[in-house]
Amino acid sequence: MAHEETDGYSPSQVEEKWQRLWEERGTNTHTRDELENAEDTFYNLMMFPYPSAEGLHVGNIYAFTGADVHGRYQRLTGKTVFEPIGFDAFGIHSENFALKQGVHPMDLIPSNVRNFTRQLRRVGGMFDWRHTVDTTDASYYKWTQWIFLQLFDAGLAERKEAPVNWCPSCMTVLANEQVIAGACERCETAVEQRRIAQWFFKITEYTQRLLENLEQIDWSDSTRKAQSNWIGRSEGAALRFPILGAEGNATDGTIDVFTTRPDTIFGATYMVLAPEHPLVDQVTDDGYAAPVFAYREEAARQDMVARKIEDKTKTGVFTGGHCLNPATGEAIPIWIADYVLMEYGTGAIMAVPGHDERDFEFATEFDLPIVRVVAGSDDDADTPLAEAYSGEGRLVNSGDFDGLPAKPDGLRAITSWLSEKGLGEPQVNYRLHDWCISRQRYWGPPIPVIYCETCGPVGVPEEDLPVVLPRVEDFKPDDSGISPLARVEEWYKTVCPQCGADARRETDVSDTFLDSGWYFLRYPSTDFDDRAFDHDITSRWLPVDTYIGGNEHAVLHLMYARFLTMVLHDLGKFDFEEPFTVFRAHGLITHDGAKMSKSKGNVVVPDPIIAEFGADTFRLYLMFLGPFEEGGDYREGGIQGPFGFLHRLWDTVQNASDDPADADVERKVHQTIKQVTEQIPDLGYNTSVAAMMECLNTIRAGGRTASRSEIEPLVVMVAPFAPHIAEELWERLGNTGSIFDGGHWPSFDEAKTVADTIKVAVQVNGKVRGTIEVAVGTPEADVVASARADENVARHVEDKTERRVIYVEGRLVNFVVS
RNA sequence: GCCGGGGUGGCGAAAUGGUAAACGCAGGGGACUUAAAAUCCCCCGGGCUUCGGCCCUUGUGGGUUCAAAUCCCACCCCCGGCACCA
Repeated sequence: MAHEETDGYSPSQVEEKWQRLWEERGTNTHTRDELENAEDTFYNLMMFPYPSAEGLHVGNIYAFTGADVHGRYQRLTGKTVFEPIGFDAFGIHSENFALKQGVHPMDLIPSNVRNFTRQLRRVGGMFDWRHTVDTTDASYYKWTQWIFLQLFDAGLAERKEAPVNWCPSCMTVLANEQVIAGACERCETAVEQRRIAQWFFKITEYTQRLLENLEQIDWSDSTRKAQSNWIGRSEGAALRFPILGAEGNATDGTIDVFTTRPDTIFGATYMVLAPEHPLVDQVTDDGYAAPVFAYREEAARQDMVARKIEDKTKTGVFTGGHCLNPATGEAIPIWIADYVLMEYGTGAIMAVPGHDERDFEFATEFDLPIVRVVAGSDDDADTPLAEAYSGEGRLVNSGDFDGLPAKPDGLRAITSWLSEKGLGEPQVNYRLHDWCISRQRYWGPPIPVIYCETCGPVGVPEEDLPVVLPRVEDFKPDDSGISPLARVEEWYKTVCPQCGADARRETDVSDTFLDSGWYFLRYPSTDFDDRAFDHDITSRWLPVDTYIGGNEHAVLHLMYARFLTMVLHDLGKFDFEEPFTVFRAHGLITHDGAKMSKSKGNVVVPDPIIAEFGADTFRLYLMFLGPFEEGGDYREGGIQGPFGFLHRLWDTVQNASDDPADADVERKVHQTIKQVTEQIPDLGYNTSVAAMMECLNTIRAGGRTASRSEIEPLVVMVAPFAPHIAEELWERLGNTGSIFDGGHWPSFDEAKTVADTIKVAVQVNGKVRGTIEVAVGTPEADVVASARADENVARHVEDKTERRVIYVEGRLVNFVVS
């Protein structure tokens, strides 16, 4: 049922009319010429959606509307706003869906894109449909491949065999980021370990810059913090422990470890190697070989699965070998255990059970010695440890270093002592690892590399791009670890671009995060088919002014986009190195307290709501529901508020007079303009809407008729939230052209926001006992005098001694009595 | 365990040191109407009241201040993310 004829305001009629006019007039789109010559530009970006078969849900609309309000506001202030949208349509989501439904992704994606486009138009987003992007279109992925080649030529793409996470259900390699607690993030199947030759981008060469730049960019704190944690810088030392021979004699070999606590080296009572550590063979004594190799095999099989799950009791095996603890001069046993991970540090640790929780647990399990080397304030050297102590304290049982404060001084002293002996040096370590971009899948852009027996891997020459993804009916991955494209001989057989010999194409495709890692560079340049991005247009429009998106992409997408931008900057493609000047994370819309998901059956579909109330009401409602950066729980019913508000606004404009504005009403209008103007740029949407409602209530109080000059500013302020009705009312107020053209955002006069008189609260001992009204500018003494004269105040003050009077101008008087 | 965000009426929330609960939903009463919708007005945290007011109330317990939802200390609970990172 649609609320059509109410009061003459028909949302569907108004919205159809303006969506049609926007399209006919090109209100929201820019020509190439306009982009090339625009002044006062504002690039308003939001995260482009993955076009699922289900269509947009309320969570998507929430995010896009919040970003659209921001863009429309910027435009109303007179800026030239570029607000593009596109489709992130490659990847495992589409491929899995296609496999399940038996529809080829090449057929599925276009129909999903059409549906998304329809929905996005219907909600009234200010999207530039002339500059849209679809990552699966060869005209886009041609340039994704070109980006790969830029890194390849710069030596930043490297092919190496590496242990990778293998999902036996999805039959593909997963990035570490896609592994949640040892399981595939998509299907929750336990992940195995495999070794495959793959392409990596050397993001680790940019670690320090990615970290340092975080200080300079205006991003949500939570997002910056997440990035910084992900990079995971830790300061410590690289130490070398000499390996002892069978008779306890010194050998040439050392076990290298990374530790953040070199100050605790006197407490290192054993060593642990990761099971796959290359030195395992060398240090293992013959008598221990059988259990050691059995353990190693077991670990390899279950590797990423059980290894990263907490609360698992520690397991491990003694190798029979020993190292020298260079600090104590004692021989200490070498173990292998799966709690030490090959991919972090050196894959080996010095175990200090007294002061590391994990080592303590392991030592307790296997009866290894636990030595205290740090004493807290209440302890001495001999107090036994009931658990690992990692707090502050002074060194004990540490030879000449006893008594030094453990962390700052002892750490420095011991590190330089070891350094002088040639046994170590300070080192910084990072958690971040190189970005594996190979996917043994079908639905992605082929990696543009050709393997030649004599020339090795050769990049596809730029003039041969794109390497088109062929239509393959059987694209189901199998567990051979090889991409479905490896079954298409006529596709992969080719000749070497360098020597002309028979050669073979790379049959892996690239990670979806590569598609989405540069799309914002493409948008303004989609008019060019001979370059990824035009230099002049890029310089004019980028970096992005505001990027709004979900915090679920805080680490991966945003990190990769920053990395690619830095690389392209270093290659001289443009002169900025951070792509997003401002990033704001929007909150999450939940329903019945949980994230919307198909499996939980709590997805809210926007289309019927829009059909009933209109896009304007729906947008207003979503923005009014709570703070945009915090999100909120979707609930039915509340939509009546915004719906009624738009009806009253409509009604007020229809009946508006040409009378001069009322002074009190005008003050309210100026106060509202001030408040909304201050709050909208900070995404304070819910309070802005509340202020506008309050303003309309004042304008209509007692059923009075508004004057045009009172109501017109309100129509403009509503426009970012409810653009269709705003256009219509703007026109009905006698204006021509779009409300969004010409910078019509109202300005306020500070002087007109204040009244002649103000209300002052009167407190006695901090409790409010009355309020008085005084003229603005009344001297303090007079205000205090009238406060004292208030009947109720006088009752509380009499018979008491006045100790102090606090006066806060324009706010309150507080009598302190006793 | 670590990092981030929260905890305020029946509900979504507002207030970031100065009159707690703005704005809205739901609920109750009234005006207009043949009727309904829409619109407008009034009430709406709890308790007491001689109807003037008084007392209590922002997860819990302490503290700072003339004054605390807001700042400090300790703790409890909820949501999101990361997690054997040495």
